[in-house]
Amino acid sequence: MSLLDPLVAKLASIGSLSATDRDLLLALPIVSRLVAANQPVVHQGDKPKTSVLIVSGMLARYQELTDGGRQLVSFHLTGEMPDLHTLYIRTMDHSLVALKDSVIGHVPHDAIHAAVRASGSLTALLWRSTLIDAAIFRQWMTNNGRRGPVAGTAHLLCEIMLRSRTAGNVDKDGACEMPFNQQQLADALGISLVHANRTLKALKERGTAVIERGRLRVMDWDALRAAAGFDPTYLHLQDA
Amino acid sequence: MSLLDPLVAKLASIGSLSATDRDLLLALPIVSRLVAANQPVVHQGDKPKTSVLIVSGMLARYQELTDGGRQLVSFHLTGEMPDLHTLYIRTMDHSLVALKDSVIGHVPHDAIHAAVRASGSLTALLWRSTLIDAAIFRQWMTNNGRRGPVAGTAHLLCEIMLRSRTAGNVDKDGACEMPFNQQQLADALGISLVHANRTLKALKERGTAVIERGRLRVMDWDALRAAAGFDPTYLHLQDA
DNA sequence: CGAAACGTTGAGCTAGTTCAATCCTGGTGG
DNA sequence: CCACCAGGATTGAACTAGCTCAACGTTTCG
Repeated sequence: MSLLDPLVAKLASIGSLSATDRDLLLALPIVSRLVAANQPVVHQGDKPKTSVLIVSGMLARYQELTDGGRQLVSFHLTGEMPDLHTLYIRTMDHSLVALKDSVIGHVPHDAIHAAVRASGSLTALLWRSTLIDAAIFRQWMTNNGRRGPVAGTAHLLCEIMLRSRTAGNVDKDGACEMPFNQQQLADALGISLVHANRTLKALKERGTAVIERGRLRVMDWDALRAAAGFDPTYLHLQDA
Repeated sequence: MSLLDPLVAKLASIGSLSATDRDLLLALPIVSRLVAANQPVVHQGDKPKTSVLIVSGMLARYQELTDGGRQLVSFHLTGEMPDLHTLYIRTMDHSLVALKDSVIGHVPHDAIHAAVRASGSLTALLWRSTLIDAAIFRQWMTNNGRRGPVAGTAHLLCEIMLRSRTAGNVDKDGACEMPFNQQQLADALGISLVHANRTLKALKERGTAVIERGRLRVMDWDALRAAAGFDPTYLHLQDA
């Protein structure tokens, strides 16, 4: 039992993790703390000397605009490191916030750098994880752009469900956690709060998917997938 | 004189490149070819065994939607490697196209892997370049989302100008290449062709910036920057 | 119970879309 | 050199998706 187990599991899910690399990971120093829902973790402009590991819970990243608007750019599940990129990019161009009560761990850059120096295969795996992040950004760009609000919403729901599934976070009645409020959902899709609400309502009424009490339940996966034009290739879960 | 010189220059512009690493780069095998404007280079679904280096010219990446719509997700200048990520992510989730007549080189993954194994500092620099790519994606997401069409367009123009400047591609009257047609610009911003046209017109009439004959000329940088809410931090040109 | 945060709904309005015509430019063949 | 053509740029006009504003309902939790 280590705080780092979720990281090991996450990396194993996107590629093959050797025993040596696993041990390197488990030897990383880590300091954990609790973060309450809606509390900031790292701020736009910061130059952190550690990277955050989500031990449990869910975080999101967002950019703050000059006019006060917000753009969510990603969400992150247990085992992920939302600001791994600060290893090679000093200053944060966005902020990190907890979507629900979470336990996070801080891992010093120095230690990660040492691990990376020690193992080429571990480097490859961590690099790969940042590349998958980028692939997700591209899809979100399309969610905000050409895909349009309805398909974009459906696409986001597909992604949440699939990523939760591979993280083993889907319960028996096919629901997974989704602690976004509708404002945050709107900020992730670049639409208004009211429109987000109406889009969700439409999906519910068509018997496709519902969000209730912070959980997403997909009632008709094929319909949701079709509405989204969802192709899971971009999550690159298989092709390591 | 090597086909790889632009790559050396590009990497030197985002971090410090040791003599050893430079020599590793210059020793990479590369096969070049000409690509005419609007010709495809790599296709969504491909599993390339090489990565593309832009020796000269300009390329763009885009996703094709089921309804025929397109989303541009990035553009790339001389010296960049638009599909470096295929090193660790097998299948392309988007396509690569030439925006103008270009010379590209194919560099085998094997050779890059070997170079990466040989030098930790080179690994860091290449990794960093993909992380900067991701930072740009985040901004484009915002361009397509919360920033809105006007500010989004201005932001894109700022980025093009600044990236061209650091690549040394700005001529004396302050103009740089921008071989997008208006449809492509619209596809990059998730707006209609007509609206893209009108937004450009407005920027021109306000004396901010013009695009003429495939070149972008910024007449009032401060005004453009203000309209965009542009903060160049995300390009991470200084903080290596 | 009461307060606060979040979700839902209606109504009017506007930014941005679609459709369709026209103009401009560079390139080609005669 | 000029007529012609194709791709791109520009414009107008009608339409509508999505926004804003504002009210009201619901859940959660101290």
